[in-house]
Amino acid sequence: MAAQSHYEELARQLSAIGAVKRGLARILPPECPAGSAAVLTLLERHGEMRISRLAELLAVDMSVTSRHVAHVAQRGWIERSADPADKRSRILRLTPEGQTMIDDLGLRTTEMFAHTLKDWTDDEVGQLNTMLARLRDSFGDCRAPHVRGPETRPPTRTPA
Amino acid sequence: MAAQSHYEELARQLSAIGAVKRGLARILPPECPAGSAAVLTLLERHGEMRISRLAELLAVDMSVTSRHVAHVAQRGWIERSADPADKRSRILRLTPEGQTMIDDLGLRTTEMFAHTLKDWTDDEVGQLNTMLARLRDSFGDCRAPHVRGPETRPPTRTPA
DNA sequence: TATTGTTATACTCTATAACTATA
DNA sequence: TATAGTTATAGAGTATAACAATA
Repeated sequence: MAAQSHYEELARQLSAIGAVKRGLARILPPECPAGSAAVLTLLERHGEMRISRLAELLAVDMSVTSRHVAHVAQRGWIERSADPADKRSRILRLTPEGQTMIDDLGLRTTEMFAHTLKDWTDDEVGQLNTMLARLRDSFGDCRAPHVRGPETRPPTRTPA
Repeated sequence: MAAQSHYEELARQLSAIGAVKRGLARILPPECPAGSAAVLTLLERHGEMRISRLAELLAVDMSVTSRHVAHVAQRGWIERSADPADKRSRILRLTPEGQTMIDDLGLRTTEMFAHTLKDWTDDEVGQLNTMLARLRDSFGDCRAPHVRGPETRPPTRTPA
């Protein structure tokens, strides 16, 4: 349990971190905005999967994921093949063109970070990654549908 | 200088941290979305200031800041008084109603984090804050060319 | 001429709800 | 009935550019 001032500071930091994200988005190819890049990156890391699984990894709604997927599929970066186990689903898989785009993204990202984070050690970047992953995990427990046990969810309702 | 894999992992983490920000935004009052909350919080922390200064602290364009400010001013949370030193500018200042809203925001934020981050120590949250501040600072050097002018902007670091 | 701030416009990302096809 | 996915719609956040007032 941390002090209130640390919580409020964290809220501020998260609010302001958007500037870093936008800085990163600015170096992407115009054809491949951040949402598309995230789809490609996750498919490379985790291998072929369904939309629902991808939505889970992206931590956004499936409807949003569906649009991102349609965008990258239109450009030939992924292919959607039938899922023999469930005709409602399709399996998403990277194409060679998609892999080429990913390689390009990796080059741009690395160049950007190598310039802006040149005074960070390898270990420091690793620590930040670890903490961010833990932060996401802690929050995931709050939003995730594994509602086990009694209803403990706080009343976040607000009158429209 | 860190390894490329750490850079790509950081890009992924930043992409996914949006889910945490949205979780935080969900608990805000409908009248006070994230942009408004950021304006109020910065005015409380740094005291009265002009739009241009606020835009710098928010790390967004002045046009965006102008809209956020108009929103909070309409609701009476801040007041805009003439700047005697420059008639083009106005000085932004919190009102008592604005302070009341800030107090409410603080309560909601603390309750949220106390629930989701209950297994984080005070020190761990502080470390994350420090790293995020440093990350923003490293990126700020990239986008905002060192304007070490007469206004000597204090380091983006937080005054503890 | 340059700067401060405002407004109009457009784009990205997101969630909710309605819909279809299948389980 | 329930689930996987798509699409329509709405809303927040942002940037660029054109503009007004002042420096």
